[in-house]
Amino acid sequence: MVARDVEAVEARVSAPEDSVSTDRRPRADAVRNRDLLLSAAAAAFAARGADVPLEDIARAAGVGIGTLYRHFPTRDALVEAVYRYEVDVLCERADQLLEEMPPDLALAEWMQLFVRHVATKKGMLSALKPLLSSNPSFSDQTKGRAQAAATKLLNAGVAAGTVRADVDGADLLRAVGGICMSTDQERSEASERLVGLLFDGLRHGAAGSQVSG
Amino acid sequence: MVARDVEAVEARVSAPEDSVSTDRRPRADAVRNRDLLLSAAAAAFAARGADVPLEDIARAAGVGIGTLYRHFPTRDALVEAVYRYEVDVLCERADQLLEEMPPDLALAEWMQLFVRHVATKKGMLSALKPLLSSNPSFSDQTKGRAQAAATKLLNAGVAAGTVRADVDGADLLRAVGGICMSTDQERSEASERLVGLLFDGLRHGAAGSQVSG
DNA sequence: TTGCAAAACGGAGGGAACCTCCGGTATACT
DNA sequence: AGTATACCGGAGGTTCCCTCCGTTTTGCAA
Repeated sequence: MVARDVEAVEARVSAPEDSVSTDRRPRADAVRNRDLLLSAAAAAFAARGADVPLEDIARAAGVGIGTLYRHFPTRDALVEAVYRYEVDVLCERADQLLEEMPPDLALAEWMQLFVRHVATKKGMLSALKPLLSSNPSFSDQTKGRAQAAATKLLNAGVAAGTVRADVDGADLLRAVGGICMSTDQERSEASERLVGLLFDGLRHGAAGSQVSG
Repeated sequence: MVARDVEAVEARVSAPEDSVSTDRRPRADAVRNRDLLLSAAAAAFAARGADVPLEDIARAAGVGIGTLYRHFPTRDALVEAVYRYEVDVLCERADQLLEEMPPDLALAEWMQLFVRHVATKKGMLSALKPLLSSNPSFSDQTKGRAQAAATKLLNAGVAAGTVRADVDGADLLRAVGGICMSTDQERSEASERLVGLLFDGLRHGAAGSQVSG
Protein backbone atom coordinates (compact mmCIF):
# COMPACT_ATOMS: atom_id res chain seq x y z
CA MET A 1 0.00 0.00 0.00
CA VAL A 2 2.68 2.50 1.01
CA ALA A 3 4.78 1.59 -2.00
CA ARG A 4 1.86 2.18 -4.31
CA ASP A 5 1.19 5.60 -2.83
CA VAL A 6 4.78 6.59 -3.35
CA GLU A 7 4.66 5.51 -6.93
CA ALA A 8 1.50 7.47 -7.51
CA VAL A 9 2.99 10.62 -6.08
CA GLU A 10 6.18 10.25 -8.09
CA ALA A 11 4.19 9.73 -11.23
CA ARG A 12 2.23 12.88 -10.57
CA VAL A 13 5.38 14.90 -9.95
CA SER A 14 7.35 13.63 -12.89
CA ALA A 15 4.46 13.55 -15.34
CA PRO A 16 1.74 16.03 -14.38
CA GLU A 17 -0.52 15.00 -17.24
CA ASP A 18 -0.89 11.70 -15.47
CA SER A 19 -2.83 13.34 -12.68
CA VAL A 20 -5.69 13.62 -15.11
CA SER A 21 -6.45 9.96 -14.90
CA THR A 22 -6.07 9.98 -11.12
CA ASP A 23 -8.32 12.80 -9.95
CA ARG A 24 -10.16 14.02 -12.96
CA ARG A 25 -13.51 15.37 -11.89
CA PRO A 26 -16.31 12.86 -12.54
CA ARG A 27 -18.46 13.70 -15.49
CA ALA A 28 -21.64 15.64 -14.82
CA ASP A 29 -23.92 13.02 -16.35
CA ALA A 30 -22.26 10.27 -14.36
CA VAL A 31 -22.97 12.10 -11.12
CA ARG A 32 -26.52 12.86 -12.19
CA ASN A 33 -27.24 9.29 -13.23
CA ARG A 34 -25.82 7.92 -10.02
CA ASP A 35 -28.18 10.09 -8.00
CA LEU A 36 -31.13 9.15 -10.20
CA LEU A 37 -30.32 5.48 -9.72
CA LEU A 38 -30.00 5.81 -5.97
CA SER A 39 -33.33 7.52 -5.48
CA ALA A 40 -35.10 5.21 -7.90
CA ALA A 41 -33.61 2.20 -6.12
CA ALA A 42 -34.57 3.56 -2.71
CA ALA A 43 -38.17 4.01 -3.83
CA ALA A 44 -38.28 0.61 -5.49
CA PHE A 45 -36.81 -1.24 -2.51
CA ALA A 46 -39.20 0.47 -0.12
CA ALA A 47 -42.23 -0.19 -2.31
CA ARG A 48 -41.56 -3.62 -3.70
CA GLY A 49 -38.99 -5.32 -1.49
CA ALA A 50 -35.37 -6.23 -1.98
CA ASP A 51 -35.78 -8.45 -5.01
CA VAL A 52 -37.23 -5.95 -7.42
CA PRO A 53 -35.70 -6.47 -10.89
CA LEU A 54 -32.71 -4.26 -11.47
CA GLU A 55 -34.01 -3.57 -14.95
CA ASP A 56 -37.07 -1.91 -13.43
CA ILE A 57 -34.87 0.32 -11.33
CA ALA A 58 -32.81 1.34 -14.34
CA ARG A 59 -35.97 2.12 -16.30
CA ALA A 60 -37.45 4.12 -13.42
CA ALA A 61 -34.24 6.12 -13.25
CA GLY A 62 -34.35 6.71 -17.00
CA VAL A 63 -31.00 5.07 -17.73
CA GLY A 64 -29.91 1.87 -19.43
CA ILE A 65 -29.22 -1.33 -17.56
CA GLY A 66 -25.55 -1.07 -18.49
CA THR A 67 -25.29 2.23 -16.64
CA LEU A 68 -26.75 0.70 -13.52
CA TYR A 69 -24.25 -2.14 -13.61
CA ARG A 70 -21.31 0.20 -14.20
CA HIS A 71 -22.15 2.24 -11.13
CA PHE A 72 -23.14 -0.75 -8.99
CA PRO A 73 -21.50 -3.97 -10.19
CA THR A 74 -23.60 -6.19 -7.96
CA ARG A 75 -26.97 -6.05 -6.35
CA ASP A 76 -25.29 -5.87 -2.97
CA ALA A 77 -23.31 -2.82 -4.02
CA LEU A 78 -26.55 -1.07 -4.92
CA VAL A 79 -28.24 -2.05 -1.67
CA GLU A 80 -25.24 -0.85 0.30
CA ALA A 81 -25.09 2.45 -1.57
CA VAL A 82 -28.81 3.06 -1.08
CA TYR A 83 -28.45 2.41 2.61
CA ARG A 84 -25.49 4.77 2.94
CA TYR A 85 -27.40 7.38 0.97
CA GLU A 86 -30.46 7.18 3.18
CA VAL A 87 -28.42 7.29 6.34
CA ASP A 88 -26.73 10.37 4.93
CA VAL A 89 -30.06 12.02 4.25
CA LEU A 90 -31.25 11.20 7.75
CA CYS A 91 -28.12 12.64 9.34
CA GLU A 92 -28.27 15.79 7.26
CA ARG A 93 -31.84 16.30 8.36
CA ALA A 94 -30.56 16.44 11.93
CA ASP A 95 -28.52 19.54 11.11
CA GLN A 96 -31.37 21.14 9.21
CA LEU A 97 -33.80 20.51 12.05
CA LEU A 98 -31.42 22.11 14.52
CA GLU A 99 -31.43 25.29 12.44
CA GLU A 100 -35.17 25.35 12.04
CA MET A 101 -36.42 24.75 15.57
CA PRO A 102 -35.43 24.48 19.24
CA PRO A 103 -33.19 21.48 20.03
CA ASP A 104 -35.77 19.46 21.93
CA LEU A 105 -38.34 19.72 19.16
CA ALA A 106 -35.65 18.91 16.62
CA LEU A 107 -34.79 15.81 18.60
CA ALA A 108 -38.43 14.72 18.78
CA GLU A 109 -38.87 15.27 15.08
CA TRP A 110 -35.69 13.40 14.25
CA MET A 111 -36.67 10.43 16.36
CA GLN A 112 -39.90 10.16 14.41
CA LEU A 113 -37.96 10.43 11.16
CA PHE A 114 -35.78 7.63 12.38
CA VAL A 115 -38.82 5.44 13.00
CA ARG A 116 -40.04 6.02 9.47
CA HIS A 117 -36.51 5.45 8.19
CA VAL A 118 -36.44 2.03 9.79
CA ALA A 119 -39.98 1.26 8.61
CA THR A 120 -39.10 1.91 4.98
CA LYS A 121 -35.99 -0.28 5.37
CA LYS A 122 -38.08 -3.29 6.37
CA GLY A 123 -38.43 -4.30 2.74
CA MET A 124 -34.73 -4.41 2.05
CA LEU A 125 -33.87 -5.89 5.42
CA SER A 126 -33.40 -9.40 4.07
CA ALA A 127 -30.79 -8.12 1.63
CA LEU A 128 -29.23 -5.75 4.12
CA LYS A 129 -28.72 -8.10 7.03
CA PRO A 130 -26.10 -10.33 5.39
CA LEU A 131 -24.28 -7.23 4.22
CA LEU A 132 -24.16 -5.73 7.70
CA SER A 133 -22.94 -8.90 9.32
CA SER A 134 -20.40 -9.79 6.64
CA ASN A 135 -18.99 -6.29 6.38
CA PRO A 136 -18.21 -4.94 9.85
CA SER A 137 -16.64 -1.72 8.61
CA PHE A 138 -19.76 -0.82 6.67
CA SER A 139 -21.89 -1.58 9.69
CA ASP A 140 -19.62 0.45 11.97
CA GLN A 141 -19.51 3.43 9.63
CA THR A 142 -23.24 3.83 9.26
CA LYS A 143 -23.84 3.17 12.92
CA GLY A 144 -21.17 5.69 13.83
CA ARG A 145 -22.65 8.39 11.66
CA ALA A 146 -26.13 7.87 13.02
CA GLN A 147 -24.77 7.97 16.56
CA ALA A 148 -22.94 11.19 15.81
CA ALA A 149 -26.13 12.82 14.58
CA ALA A 150 -28.06 11.59 17.61
CA THR A 151 -25.35 12.82 19.95
CA LYS A 152 -25.35 16.22 18.30
CA LEU A 153 -29.08 16.60 18.82
CA LEU A 154 -28.85 15.43 22.41
CA ASN A 155 -25.99 17.77 23.21
CA ALA A 156 -27.84 20.73 21.75
CA GLY A 157 -30.82 19.88 23.93
CA VAL A 158 -28.64 19.51 26.98
CA ALA A 159 -26.98 22.83 26.30
CA ALA A 160 -30.41 24.46 26.03
CA GLY A 161 -31.46 22.81 29.27
CA THR A 162 -34.41 20.99 27.71
CA VAL A 163 -32.98 17.48 27.57
CA ARG A 164 -31.47 15.41 30.36
CA ALA A 165 -27.75 14.82 30.24
CA ASP A 166 -27.37 11.17 31.17
CA VAL A 167 -28.16 9.61 27.81
CA ASP A 168 -25.80 9.36 24.88
CA GLY A 169 -26.37 8.81 21.19
CA ALA A 170 -25.68 5.10 21.31
CA ASP A 171 -28.26 4.61 24.06
CA LEU A 172 -30.82 6.63 22.18
CA LEU A 173 -30.40 4.67 18.95
CA ARG A 174 -30.48 1.38 20.80
CA ALA A 175 -33.73 2.34 22.49
CA VAL A 176 -35.44 3.65 19.37
CA GLY A 177 -34.13 0.78 17.29
CA GLY A 178 -35.36 -1.70 19.84
CA ILE A 179 -38.81 -0.17 19.77
CA CYS A 180 -38.91 -0.35 15.99
CA MET A 181 -37.82 -3.97 15.99
CA SER A 182 -40.18 -5.11 18.71
CA THR A 183 -43.31 -3.62 17.18
CA ASP A 184 -43.68 -6.09 14.36
CA GLN A 185 -44.91 -5.37 10.91
CA GLU A 186 -46.83 -2.45 9.53
CA ARG A 187 -47.76 -0.91 12.85
CA SER A 188 -45.70 2.23 12.71
CA GLU A 189 -48.20 4.24 14.70
CA ALA A 190 -47.41 2.05 17.70
CA SER A 191 -43.71 2.74 17.20
CA GLU A 192 -44.33 6.44 16.94
CA ARG A 193 -46.33 6.47 20.14
CA LEU A 194 -43.67 4.52 22.03
CA VAL A 195 -40.96 6.80 20.73
CA GLY A 196 -42.98 9.77 21.83
CA LEU A 197 -43.08 8.25 25.28
CA LEU A 198 -39.34 7.75 25.18
CA PHE A 199 -38.89 11.39 24.22
CA ASP A 200 -40.96 12.57 27.16
CA GLY A 201 -38.61 10.54 29.32
CA LEU A 202 -35.65 12.32 27.78
CA ARG A 203 -37.16 15.68 28.60
CA HIS A 204 -38.08 14.65 32.10
CA GLY A 205 -34.94 15.18 34.09
CA ALA A 206 -33.67 18.15 32.16
CA ALA A 207 -31.67 21.11 33.40
CA GLY A 208 -32.38 22.21 37.00
CA SER A 209 -33.64 18.89 38.25
CA GLN A 210 -30.21 17.37 37.72
CA VAL A 211 -28.61 18.19 41.05
CA SER A 212 -25.01 17.36 40.42
CA GLY A 213 -22.96 17.51 37.23
CA MET B 1 -64.01 -31.00 9.82
CA VAL B 2 -66.49 -33.31 11.53
CA ALA B 3 -68.99 -32.85 8.71
CA ARG B 4 -66.39 -33.79 6.13
CA ASP B 5 -65.43 -36.94 8.01
CA VAL B 6 -69.04 -37.98 8.15
CA GLU B 7 -69.44 -37.45 4.43
CA ALA B 8 -66.38 -39.52 3.72
CA VAL B 9 -67.64 -42.41 5.82
CA GLU B 10 -71.07 -42.29 4.21
CA ALA B 11 -69.57 -42.28 0.77
CA ARG B 12 -67.54 -45.34 1.62
CA VAL B 13 -70.60 -47.15 2.94
CA SER B 14 -73.02 -46.30 0.18
CA ALA B 15 -70.60 -46.51 -2.75
CA PRO B 16 -67.54 -48.59 -1.95
CA GLU B 17 -65.92 -47.95 -5.32
CA ASP B 18 -65.82 -44.29 -4.43
CA SER B 19 -63.48 -44.89 -1.55
CA VAL B 20 -60.80 -45.57 -4.11
CA SER B 21 -60.50 -41.94 -5.08
CA THR B 22 -60.79 -40.73 -1.48
CA ASP B 23 -58.17 -42.66 0.48
CA ARG B 24 -56.36 -44.77 -2.06
CA ARG B 25 -52.97 -45.54 -0.69
CA PRO B 26 -50.31 -43.26 -2.17
CA ARG B 27 -48.21 -44.95 -4.77
CA ALA B 28 -44.97 -46.43 -3.58
CA ASP B 29 -42.83 -44.46 -5.99
CA ALA B 30 -44.54 -41.24 -5.00
CA VAL B 31 -43.70 -41.83 -1.36
CA ARG B 32 -40.17 -42.82 -2.20
CA ASN B 33 -39.58 -39.83 -4.44
CA ARG B 34 -41.00 -37.47 -1.88
CA ASP B 35 -38.53 -38.77 0.70
CA LEU B 36 -35.66 -38.58 -1.75
CA LEU B 37 -36.57 -35.01 -2.57
CA LEU B 38 -36.81 -34.02 1.09
CA SER B 39 -33.43 -35.39 2.03
CA ALA B 40 -31.78 -34.00 -1.09
CA ALA B 41 -33.32 -30.61 -0.40
CA ALA B 42 -32.26 -30.68 3.24
CA ALA B 43 -28.68 -31.43 2.24
CA ALA B 44 -28.68 -28.80 -0.51
CA PHE B 45 -30.15 -26.07 1.70
CA ALA B 46 -27.67 -26.81 4.46
CA ALA B 47 -24.69 -26.88 2.11
CA ARG B 48 -25.50 -24.15 -0.37
CA GLY B 49 -28.07 -21.87 1.18
CA ALA B 50 -31.72 -21.26 0.51
CA ASP B 51 -31.43 -20.20 -3.11
CA VAL B 52 -29.95 -23.34 -4.56
CA PRO B 53 -31.56 -24.08 -7.95
CA LEU B 54 -34.50 -26.44 -7.64
CA GLU B 55 -33.26 -28.29 -10.70
CA ASP B 56 -30.11 -29.24 -8.79
CA ILE B 57 -32.21 -30.65 -5.98
CA ALA B 58 -34.29 -32.70 -8.41
CA ARG B 59 -31.14 -34.03 -10.06
CA ALA B 60 -29.56 -34.88 -6.71
CA ALA B 61 -32.71 -36.76 -5.76
CA GLY B 62 -32.63 -38.62 -9.07
CA VAL B 63 -36.03 -37.38 -10.26
CA GLY B 64 -37.21 -34.97 -12.91
CA ILE B 65 -37.98 -31.36 -12.27
CA GLY B 66 -41.65 -32.02 -12.96
CA THR B 67 -41.81 -34.46 -10.08
CA LEU B 68 -40.35 -31.92 -7.72
CA TYR B 69 -42.93 -29.34 -8.72
CA ARG B 70 -45.80 -31.81 -8.37
CA HIS B 71 -44.84 -32.64 -4.82
CA PHE B 72 -43.90 -29.07 -3.87
CA PRO B 73 -45.67 -26.52 -6.07
CA THR B 74 -43.62 -23.60 -4.78
CA ARG B 75 -40.21 -23.11 -3.31
CA ASP B 76 -41.81 -22.13 -0.03
CA ALA B 77 -43.71 -25.41 0.07
CA LEU B 78 -40.45 -27.28 -0.24
CA VAL B 79 -38.73 -25.22 2.44
CA GLU B 80 -41.66 -25.72 4.77
CA ALA B 81 -41.75 -29.47 4.15
CA VAL B 82 -38.02 -29.79 4.75
CA TYR B 83 -38.34 -27.93 7.99
CA ARG B 84 -41.24 -30.08 9.17
CA TYR B 85 -39.29 -33.16 8.19
CA GLU B 86 -36.20 -32.17 10.12
CA VAL B 87 -38.19 -31.22 13.18
CA ASP B 88 -39.83 -34.64 12.96
CA VAL B 89 -36.46 -36.34 12.83
CA LEU B 90 -35.24 -34.35 15.79
CA CYS B 91 -38.31 -35.20 17.86
CA GLU B 92 -38.12 -38.87 16.99
CA ARG B 93 -34.53 -38.91 18.11
CA ALA B 94 -35.74 -37.82 21.54
CA ASP B 95 -37.72 -41.06 21.91
CA GLN B 96 -34.85 -43.16 20.62
CA LEU B 97 -32.41 -41.55 23.00
CA LEU B 98 -34.72 -42.23 25.93
CA GLU B 99 -34.65 -45.91 25.08
CA GLU B 100 -30.91 -46.04 24.64
CA MET B 101 -29.63 -44.24 27.73
CA PRO B 102 -30.58 -42.74 31.08
CA PRO B 103 -32.88 -39.71 30.84
CA ASP B 104 -30.33 -37.10 31.86
CA LEU B 105 -27.80 -38.26 29.30
CA ALA B 106 -30.54 -38.43 26.69
CA LEU B 107 -31.44 -34.86 27.50
CA ALA B 108 -27.83 -33.72 27.21
CA GLU B 109 -27.43 -35.50 23.91
CA TRP B 110 -30.67 -34.10 22.56
CA MET B 111 -29.71 -30.54 23.48
CA GLN B 112 -26.52 -30.93 21.49
CA LEU B 113 -28.51 -32.34 18.58
CA PHE B 114 -30.73 -29.32 18.80
CA VAL B 115 -27.74 -27.01 18.56
CA ARG B 116 -26.56 -28.76 15.42
CA HIS B 117 -30.11 -28.72 14.09
CA VAL B 118 -30.24 -24.96 14.41
CA ALA B 119 -26.74 -24.59 12.97
CA THR B 120 -27.65 -26.45 9.79
CA LYS B 121 -30.81 -24.34 9.47
CA LYS B 122 -28.78 -21.14 9.29
CA GLY B 123 -28.53 -21.45 5.53
CA MET B 124 -32.24 -21.60 4.94
CA LEU B 125 -33.07 -19.08 7.61
CA SER B 126 -33.63 -16.27 5.15
CA ALA B 127 -36.26 -18.35 3.37
CA LEU B 128 -37.73 -19.73 6.56
CA LYS B 129 -38.23 -16.54 8.50
CA PRO B 130 -40.92 -15.04 6.24
CA LEU B 131 -42.70 -18.39 6.26
CA LEU B 132 -42.73 -18.60 10.04
CA SER B 133 -44.00 -15.08 10.50
CA SER B 134 -46.60 -15.21 7.73
CA ASN B 135 -47.94 -18.60 8.74
CA PRO B 136 -48.62 -18.70 12.48
CA SER B 137 -50.16 -22.17 12.47
CA PHE B 138 -47.03 -23.64 10.89
CA SER B 139 -44.88 -21.85 13.40
CA ASP B 140 -47.07 -23.01 16.29
CA GLN B 141 -47.15 -26.61 15.15
CA THR B 142 -43.42 -27.07 14.85
CA LYS B 143 -42.78 -25.18 18.04
CA GLY B 144 -45.38 -27.26 19.81
CA ARG B 145 -43.86 -30.53 18.70
CA ALA B 146 -40.37 -29.49 19.70
CA GLN B 147 -41.67 -28.39 23.09
CA ALA B 148 -43.44 -31.70 23.54
CA ALA B 149 -40.22 -33.58 22.87
CA ALA B 150 -38.28 -31.37 25.25
CA THR B 151 -40.93 -31.75 27.93
CA LYS B 152 -40.88 -35.51 27.56
CA LEU B 153 -37.13 -35.61 28.09
CA LEU B 154 -37.33 -33.28 31.06
CA ASN B 155 -40.12 -35.24 32.69
CA ALA B 156 -38.22 -38.50 32.30
CA GLY B 157 -35.24 -36.89 33.97
CA VAL B 158 -37.38 -35.51 36.78
CA ALA B 159 -38.98 -38.90 37.32
CA ALA B 160 -35.54 -40.45 37.55
CA GLY B 161 -34.46 -37.78 40.00
CA THR B 162 -31.58 -36.56 37.84
CA VAL B 163 -33.08 -33.34 36.51
CA ARG B 164 -34.61 -30.46 38.42
CA ALA B 165 -38.34 -30.01 38.20
CA ASP B 166 -38.81 -26.27 37.84
CA VAL B 167 -38.07 -25.94 34.12
CA ASP B 168 -40.49 -26.78 31.35
CA GLY B 169 -39.97 -27.54 27.68
CA ALA B 170 -40.77 -24.03 26.53
CA ASP B 171 -38.15 -22.56 28.88
CA LEU B 172 -35.56 -25.08 27.75
CA LEU B 173 -36.09 -24.36 24.06
CA ARG B 174 -36.06 -20.63 24.65
CA ALA B 175 -32.78 -20.90 26.50
CA VAL B 176 -31.07 -23.17 23.99
CA GLY B 177 -32.47 -21.22 21.07
CA GLY B 178 -31.26 -17.99 22.59
CA ILE B 179 -27.77 -19.39 22.96
CA CYS B 180 -27.74 -20.56 19.35
CA MET B 181 -28.90 -17.18 18.12
CA SER B 182 -26.52 -15.14 20.20
CA THR B 183 -23.38 -17.03 19.25
CA ASP B 184 -23.07 -15.70 15.73
CA GLN B 185 -21.93 -17.60 12.72
CA GLU B 186 -19.92 -20.75 12.40
CA ARG B 187 -18.91 -21.03 16.03
CA SER B 188 -20.89 -24.04 17.03
CA GLU B 189 -18.34 -25.18 19.57
CA ALA B 190 -19.14 -22.07 21.61
CA SER B 191 -22.83 -22.94 21.46
CA GLU B 192 -22.14 -26.50 22.49
CA ARG B 193 -20.10 -25.38 25.46
CA LEU B 194 -22.77 -22.94 26.62
CA VAL B 195 -25.45 -25.55 26.22
CA GLY B 196 -23.35 -27.94 28.27
CA LEU B 197 -23.23 -25.31 30.97
CA LEU B 198 -26.98 -24.95 30.79
CA PHE B 199 -27.37 -28.69 31.16
CA ASP B 200 -25.24 -28.72 34.28
CA GLY B 201 -27.60 -26.12 35.63
CA LEU B 202 -30.54 -28.38 34.87
CA ARG B 203 -28.94 -31.20 36.78
CA HIS B 204 -28.00 -29.02 39.69
CA GLY B 205 -31.10 -28.90 41.83
CA ALA B 206 -32.34 -32.36 41.02
CA ALA B 207 -34.19 -34.81 43.27
CA GLY B 208 -33.54 -34.47 47.00
CA SER B 209 -32.50 -30.86 46.98
CA GLN B 210 -35.99 -29.87 45.83
CA VAL B 211 -37.74 -29.67 49.18
CA SER B 212 -41.31 -29.29 48.15
CA GLY B 213 -43.16 -30.50 45.07
C1' DT C 1 -53.46 -63.42 -13.04
C1' DT C 2 -54.84 -59.92 -16.09
C1' DG C 3 -56.76 -55.47 -17.50
C1' DC C 4 -57.54 -50.79 -16.76
C1' DA C 5 -57.81 -46.25 -15.15
C1' DA C 6 -55.74 -43.19 -12.05
C1' DA C 7 -51.69 -41.23 -10.69
C1' DA C 8 -46.88 -40.26 -11.12
C1' DC C 9 -42.85 -39.59 -14.01
C1' DG C 10 -39.65 -36.52 -16.47
C1' DG C 11 -38.02 -33.46 -19.84
C1' DA C 12 -38.84 -29.99 -23.47
C1' DG C 13 -39.58 -25.25 -23.80
C1' DG C 14 -41.39 -20.40 -23.06
C1' DG C 15 -40.57 -16.60 -20.07
C1' DA C 16 -38.11 -13.65 -16.76
C1' DA C 17 -34.13 -11.84 -14.72
C1' DC C 18 -29.18 -11.47 -14.53
C1' DC C 19 -25.07 -9.69 -16.29
C1' DT C 20 -21.53 -8.74 -20.16
C1' DC C 21 -19.87 -6.55 -24.00
C1' DC C 22 -18.97 -3.06 -27.26
C1' DG C 23 -20.09 0.62 -30.73
C1' DG C 24 -21.64 5.31 -30.33
C1' DT C 25 -21.53 9.69 -27.72
C1' DA C 26 -20.87 13.43 -24.47
C1' DT C 27 -17.48 15.98 -21.83
C1' DA C 28 -13.43 17.42 -19.13
C1' DC C 29 -8.95 18.95 -20.07
C1' DT C 30 -5.16 21.32 -23.13
C1' DA D 1 -11.28 23.92 -30.84
C1' DG D 2 -9.45 19.21 -30.58
C1' DT D 3 -9.02 14.93 -28.48
C1' DA D 4 -8.58 11.31 -25.40
C1' DT D 5 -11.30 9.54 -21.85
C1' DA D 6 -14.99 8.01 -19.58
C1' DC D 7 -19.81 7.23 -19.93
C1' DC D 8 -24.12 5.71 -22.19
C1' DG D 9 -27.39 2.09 -23.36
C1' DG D 10 -29.28 -1.90 -25.35
C1' DA D 11 -28.63 -6.44 -27.71
C1' DG D 12 -27.92 -10.99 -26.43
C1' DG D 13 -25.97 -15.23 -23.90
C1' DT D 14 -26.83 -17.67 -19.66
C1' DT D 15 -29.29 -19.36 -15.79
C1' DC D 16 -33.24 -20.41 -13.39
C1' DC D 17 -38.23 -20.73 -12.90
C1' DC D 18 -42.31 -23.07 -13.82
C1' DT D 19 -45.89 -25.39 -17.03
C1' DC D 20 -47.49 -28.69 -19.99
C1' DC D 21 -48.16 -33.12 -21.81
C1' DG D 22 -46.92 -37.72 -23.72
C1' DT D 23 -45.16 -41.89 -21.44
C1' DT D 24 -44.76 -45.16 -17.73
C1' DT D 25 -45.91 -47.25 -13.45
C1' DT D 26 -48.99 -49.09 -10.04
C1' DG D 27 -52.96 -50.02 -7.15
C1' DC D 28 -57.29 -52.19 -7.47
C1' DA D 29 -60.99 -55.31 -9.19
C1' DA D 30 -62.72 -59.10 -11.82
